[in-house]
Amino acid sequence: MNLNDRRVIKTKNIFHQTLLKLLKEKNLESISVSEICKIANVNRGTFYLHYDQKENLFEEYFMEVMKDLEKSYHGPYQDLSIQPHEIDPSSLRIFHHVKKYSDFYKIVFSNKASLSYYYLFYNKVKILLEEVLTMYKDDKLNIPLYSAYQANAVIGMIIQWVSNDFSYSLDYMNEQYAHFLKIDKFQLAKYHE
Amino acid sequence: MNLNDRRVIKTKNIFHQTLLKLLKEKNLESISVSEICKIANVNRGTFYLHYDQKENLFEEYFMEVMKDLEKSYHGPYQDLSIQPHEIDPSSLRIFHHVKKYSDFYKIVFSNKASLSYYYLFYNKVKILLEEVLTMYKDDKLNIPLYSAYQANAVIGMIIQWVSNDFSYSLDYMNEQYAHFLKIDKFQLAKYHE
DNA sequence: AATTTTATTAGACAGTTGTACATTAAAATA
DNA sequence: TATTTTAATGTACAACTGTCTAATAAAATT
Repeated sequence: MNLNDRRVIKTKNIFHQTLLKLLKEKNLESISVSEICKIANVNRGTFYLHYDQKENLFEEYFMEVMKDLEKSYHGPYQDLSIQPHEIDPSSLRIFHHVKKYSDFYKIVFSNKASLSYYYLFYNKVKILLEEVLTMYKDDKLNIPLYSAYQANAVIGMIIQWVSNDFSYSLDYMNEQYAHFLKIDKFQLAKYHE
Repeated sequence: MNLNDRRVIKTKNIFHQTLLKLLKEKNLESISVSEICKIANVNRGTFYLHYDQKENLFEEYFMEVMKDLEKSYHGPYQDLSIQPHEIDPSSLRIFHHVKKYSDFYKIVFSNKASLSYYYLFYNKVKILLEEVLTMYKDDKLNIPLYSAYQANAVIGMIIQWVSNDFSYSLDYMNEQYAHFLKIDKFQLAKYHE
């Protein structure tokens, strides 16, 4: 299968458009491959020529969004209204990206979604945070475990954010995140009293 | 549907046994309802009388495991070898429970699993941790957001633990967790230099 | 522009899903 | 124990899935 063949590009584009259109009406689970093909007006056999399941199609779009996360993480501050030194920029950029693609992340974190999507996002966040965390020269610290801890903690906040329909502002999310990092140490101290 | 009817109890038991048997051979995704019924020797219509999908059957077993988490969290220290004052007991009890049901959690955190299972576990951990976290009298602190952060951070460690096939010891997991809580504050300070 | 290559199609296949309904058998209860 | 209630069965149905084949049409190559 040659991904540069104009027929392939055309077909994949039609599938992408069709899936996004259907995802605005209902969730991925209740969309059938037959339905996608009927609306896309493409043979069902062609679908299976490109994808194993409808989930693979969604993942193709997913990777596009991950590219944006990557870009916005390493790119200039631009539309971020906060000064870099004020609050941890790592989390700010991630929160910013998630809000930008809020419709998408509602799907990713929806109850019926697959953990595979979660992991795609989680691993991306983990790698991004690892860039900062590897700066610690601490023999006792297990870096992969710590980045797993940190990445998933931020995602926990995002889950909460999604579940209340993004009612918190970007600034508030960052303010709280900074607050959490501060009190973690205090919490531990209590158990050593 | 009367859940106390001996026919119902018997049928549900057969389904539970059959599912667990099949889950040792392959993942939930590749198990069909027809297959469960064929092995259980129960009519397929009966299955749909009790469950919407095979996932509901799995969730029924899931709730049993959650009950154990609840119990081991609030129960006596018993088989926990570490002194309560040494390390944060909340995480220790959770790690202990996860290791006890390691086969089960391998399924829960497997790539193809549904986020709905993740959320069942996440919400349980969140509620358990909230008991401790509500002790903070801090107006600026968003408790639901903080417990989301804390609960998911611990689950992040568990994900890492599962992914390396539980190669870390219980003690090591707790030691690292305590360590993470300590350095979080330090990390934040760096951005304020 | 002619030829070769290959993506796409149409159609068929067995197996699964979710639902429905009348029948049967087992449990609850009077 | 006899009667009533209802869980479980057998069967059928339309729709979806995943796979395969030969035919077709569109692109790449010469």
